[in-house]
Amino acid sequence: MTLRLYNTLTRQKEIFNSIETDKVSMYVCGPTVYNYIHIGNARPAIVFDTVRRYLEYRGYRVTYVLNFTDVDDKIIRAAKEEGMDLKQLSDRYIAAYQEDVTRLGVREATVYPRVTESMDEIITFIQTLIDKGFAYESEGDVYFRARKFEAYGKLSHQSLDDLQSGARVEVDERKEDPIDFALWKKAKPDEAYWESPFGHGRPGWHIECSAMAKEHLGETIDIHAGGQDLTFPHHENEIAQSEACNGHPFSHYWMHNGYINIDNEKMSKSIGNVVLARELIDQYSGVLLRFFMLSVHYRSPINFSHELIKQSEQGLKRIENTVKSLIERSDTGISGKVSVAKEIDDLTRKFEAAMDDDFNTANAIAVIFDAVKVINTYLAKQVVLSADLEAYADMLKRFFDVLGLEIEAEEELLDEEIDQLLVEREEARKNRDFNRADEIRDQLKAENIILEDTANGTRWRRG
RNA sequence: GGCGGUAUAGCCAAGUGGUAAGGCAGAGGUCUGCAAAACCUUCAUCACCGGUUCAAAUCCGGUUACCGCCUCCA
Repeated sequence: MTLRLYNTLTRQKEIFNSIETDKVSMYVCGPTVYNYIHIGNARPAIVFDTVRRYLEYRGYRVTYVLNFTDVDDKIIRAAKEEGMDLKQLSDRYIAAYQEDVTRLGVREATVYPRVTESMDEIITFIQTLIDKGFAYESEGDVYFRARKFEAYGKLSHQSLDDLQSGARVEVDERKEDPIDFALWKKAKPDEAYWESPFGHGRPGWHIECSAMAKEHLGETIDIHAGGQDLTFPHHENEIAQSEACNGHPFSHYWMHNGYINIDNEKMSKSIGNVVLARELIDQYSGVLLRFFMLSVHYRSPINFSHELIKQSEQGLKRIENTVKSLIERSDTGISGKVSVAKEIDDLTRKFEAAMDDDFNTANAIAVIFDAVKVINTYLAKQVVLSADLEAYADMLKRFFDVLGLEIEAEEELLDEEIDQLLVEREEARKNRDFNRADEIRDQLKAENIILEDTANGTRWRRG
């Protein structure tokens, strides 16, 4: 089986071949840290973490770089508003980011470069571009000479002329050409700045990723990823800078995730419908949010609403129930050799086929539901083998690990009062006092505890 | 204006040539003291028009609708 992924550069699914056998270098554009992340920021974090997990599942060693943009206009403004210096502010929101994505099941990156800690590399990078004639200084700024890079537009598949005719024409005397973009911006009075051969200032937005990718992953990387909106201009500009500077292809594969809408509307501050990731994680759970996002292919737009999340929740419960049953039944299994190897092979093959096809997590989740049905049917048998239960549990665990879904039957404790009611109900049922038994069941239901009477006794779960 | 995307059942969502995966909701049934959970059954001809083909949701042309990018917004 071969892994295929959609490459924005070529606009088609391609067979994945890494530069070095068994190794993958991956750069993901991270957040600008001036606020808590919203669910739109959460999507790429989840999606590309899943890509990374699957690559590792397939045996690759992945170097995963996620940058933090900790200098830019928004940060400067936010710092001023909150009365902090830049570092205080970005430290705070980087910590918040880590908290949020950890709860979403996102694993730690290999490196988290920050712009402020990569100044030397950035300055060297810009200097090289100037030396090669791809950049020029102008009144303390440095700009990239876009027209000199002939392949400009190859990622967004636009020609320079197309771009220009559609763009708002902003007259900027400092630029040779309106399409040129800033590599270095001169500091305004009383703004934080860094020293450079081009004067006091700070890096433009695009240059940081080129410089940091080079520093941590080399001149050519396997996968570069980010949100769809970054395709142009951000990634287009990164390509221009990196390839002009290094003289080789920057990244072999470019992956872009689709947007999230809120109640079918674009999420934006002006509409006032921005939903913070942490609010939703608190309200529902990280695993549900992740499950929800992965139930749609990463390149498709996804709509968010509480209604849809609740639909997803029902599905997730179905899976959780099976995991629980599997554990509960493990005491009753008899010994013997695994008898369900074929079922497990089939399901695993299907799961891998789904993921191999451009990380089709929607199909991978469908396979999990297939597995749930197979397992539930198996569990309905009078006699089950411990080895089978274990094999099924292991299989599910593998699937969950790839998707980053932490689905476990957590041992929850009930308070004594409720425990007592359960005991009392058992007694009542034994005595066929069903009125009392039902009364207790209703009472617990009001406390969101749902009882299920099974052949192996009564079990409970939160509704 | 340029580039691109989407349109599949009540809802969500897979599916790039061979007679529509999966989930939620609904209906009927089995199991159950009754429930719950689970299992079984049931629920679409794929926006519209035309074309290619033995065969199209899937390819081509056109129409309509919605959306994104071209504005340092994931």
